[in-house]
Amino acid sequence: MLDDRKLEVLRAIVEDFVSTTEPVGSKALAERHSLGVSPATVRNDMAALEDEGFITHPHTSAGRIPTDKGYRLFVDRLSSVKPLSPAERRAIQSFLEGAVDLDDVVRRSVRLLAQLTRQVAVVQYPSLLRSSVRHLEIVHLAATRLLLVLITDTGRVEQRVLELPGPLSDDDVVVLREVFGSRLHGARLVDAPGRLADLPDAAPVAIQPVLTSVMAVLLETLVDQPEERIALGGTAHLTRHSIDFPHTIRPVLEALEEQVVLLKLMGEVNDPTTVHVKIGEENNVEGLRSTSVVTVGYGPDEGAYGGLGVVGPTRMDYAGNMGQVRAVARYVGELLAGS
Amino acid sequence: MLDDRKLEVLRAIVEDFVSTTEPVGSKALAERHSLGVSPATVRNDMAALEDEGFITHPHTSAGRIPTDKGYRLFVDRLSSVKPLSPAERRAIQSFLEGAVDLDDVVRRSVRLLAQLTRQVAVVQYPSLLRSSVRHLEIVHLAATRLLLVLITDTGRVEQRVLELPGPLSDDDVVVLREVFGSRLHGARLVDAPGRLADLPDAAPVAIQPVLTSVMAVLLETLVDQPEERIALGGTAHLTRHSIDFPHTIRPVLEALEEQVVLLKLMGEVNDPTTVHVKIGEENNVEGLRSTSVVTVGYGPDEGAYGGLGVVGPTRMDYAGNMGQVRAVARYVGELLAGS
DNA sequence: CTTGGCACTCCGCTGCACCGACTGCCAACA
DNA sequence: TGTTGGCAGTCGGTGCAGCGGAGTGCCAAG
Repeated sequence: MLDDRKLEVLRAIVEDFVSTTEPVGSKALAERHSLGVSPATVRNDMAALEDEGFITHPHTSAGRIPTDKGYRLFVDRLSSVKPLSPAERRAIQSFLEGAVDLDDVVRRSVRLLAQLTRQVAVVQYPSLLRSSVRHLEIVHLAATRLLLVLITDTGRVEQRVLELPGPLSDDDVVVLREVFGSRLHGARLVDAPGRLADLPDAAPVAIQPVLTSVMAVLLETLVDQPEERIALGGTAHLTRHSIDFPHTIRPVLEALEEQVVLLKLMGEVNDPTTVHVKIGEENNVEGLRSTSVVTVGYGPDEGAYGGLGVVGPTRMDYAGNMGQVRAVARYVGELLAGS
Repeated sequence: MLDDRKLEVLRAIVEDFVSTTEPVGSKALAERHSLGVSPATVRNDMAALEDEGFITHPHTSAGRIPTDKGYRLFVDRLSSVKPLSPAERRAIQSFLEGAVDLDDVVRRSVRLLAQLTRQVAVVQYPSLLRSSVRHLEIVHLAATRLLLVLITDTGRVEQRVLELPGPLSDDDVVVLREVFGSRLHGARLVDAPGRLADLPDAAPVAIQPVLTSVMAVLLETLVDQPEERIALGGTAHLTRHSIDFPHTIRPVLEALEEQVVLLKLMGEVNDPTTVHVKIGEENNVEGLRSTSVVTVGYGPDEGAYGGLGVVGPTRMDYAGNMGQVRAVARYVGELLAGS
């Protein structure tokens, strides 16, 4: 049904359309790519590809453009992730080195990714659940007020102010600090509930109430409802070609402003080795139906700290962007593991 | 030169154009607003206003639209900040209550502001320099590695990892913590250098080297190059009316992605009482020349923690937006002062 | 100073013809 | 059976002319 030459024609159509932003016709295609056949033959192949739903044409007298299905086939079978140029590698390195803290790393990554890919860039902060406790600090702000500060190995800092039912002495706070510190230090956050389970019983009766409320706050903020954060950049790239979003980029911008949407995009990355691509209608998010999303996890081999990626028109350079996204993810992963 | 009726005509033009997005003609204007004069008279006034540069018309057969200068006059003399509706007050309150930490406050404020004004919203995090030290924690990560964590009264948390020239004992760290803690606790960050000035001499000789490097890092990150942060939201509003940005919103989006630009916008707010308005060409930033910016400080009476505001087309509802921006700033100021 | 009237300007829309790009189909050919 | 050249047909884009409408500027009268 789809012999090699037809696939070759599809590849040529995708590549030409991606680079020229114009529907590609049989003649131009036969000339530019050395297919060794005449335009007429290409036309026959095109008709077949169109029957199968891989390409379409906006109107009768226009050339062909790939459909979502066509891009899908292209990504799955006709292209391979493009390695980075030395210049790009250098750019990544010099861009990311010198970051002073996690915020800085994330901000720089977003910017870098947007610049490299010329698309909208999305970077998720390392998920709390996948991090472990580097330090837990309990500050005695006032008699009935505590400040909890948690710092993870990936550099995230979470803080909560906590109103207590009754006053507490400084000594009590020292005990609290000791108790929680010893149990949680170095622990992965997912393991926190287990580590703390027997705590209320094991502690001195005097501080049991306050200990329980501290525990409650900790578990809630860190495990039950861990705060996910995401940074976004490069939205100006959406305006590059009006052909990509003919009417307006509004729905895209609106979708990208929703934290929930971005989390959903990043939610599906679980391992840092595979690059995921969602094309057009494959996106379940209304508003991103005319975009493609390239994501990958970053972090140590076993599992990902979080995800990062780009959002752009379906007419994007998949091979290149996949390579760039993957490369940035690797650097970021190393950076965070080594700090 | 500009009698009261001419000013009234200008006001009517601004109000009509802002609400209808269409150039307004003499006839429509004389009908809609009860000026008590005929269209012909209005035409004469319009001609005068145009001579003075307050209005212009896109082409001969079109109605008039205000110039930047016209908007400026309108803002300075013809309008007053509009108080909020009860519904808006309720929205602010319910939107901001329940914020768990500073990040949450800022994120919610941006969203709220964007939603209320239907413009792009910008919120600056409380500036470090204007905050004071709530807590300084020194964590002994490894023999030659320290983690400094500073928490301000406004809820900002800054952290830095510090490599030491030589190993340090836990006891030394306790001393460090005590020394810095006692000197800085409650101090305003601008006063930090003064409070620490004699420190190297006063401390035990053994920890002097490490103390100096800690001091250096502290002063650099907190006073010399304090990190300013800014949150942005509501960019989708830029796409609302194509008349506002006829060609493309690209330069606007690009400008708004620049941290430096946003800081510049917020940089001029010093007191939390006055609402500032920059109109069109008044903006020194290339790319924002076709927008207006409404900003105000937030924070305690004496001075501002930081600034917040909105960016929109020059054709914006100045009275309303100024009121909304001011109201949000007040709530945010209270919220941060009380935490 | 205000007003009504009137000529004028110019945008935006519509219809039309034309060009060009591309397709689809068919008959011929290897 | 697959490939090729030829040719008719389709349709968008462009340029042009005509026209209706909105709005102005000016002038003379009140």
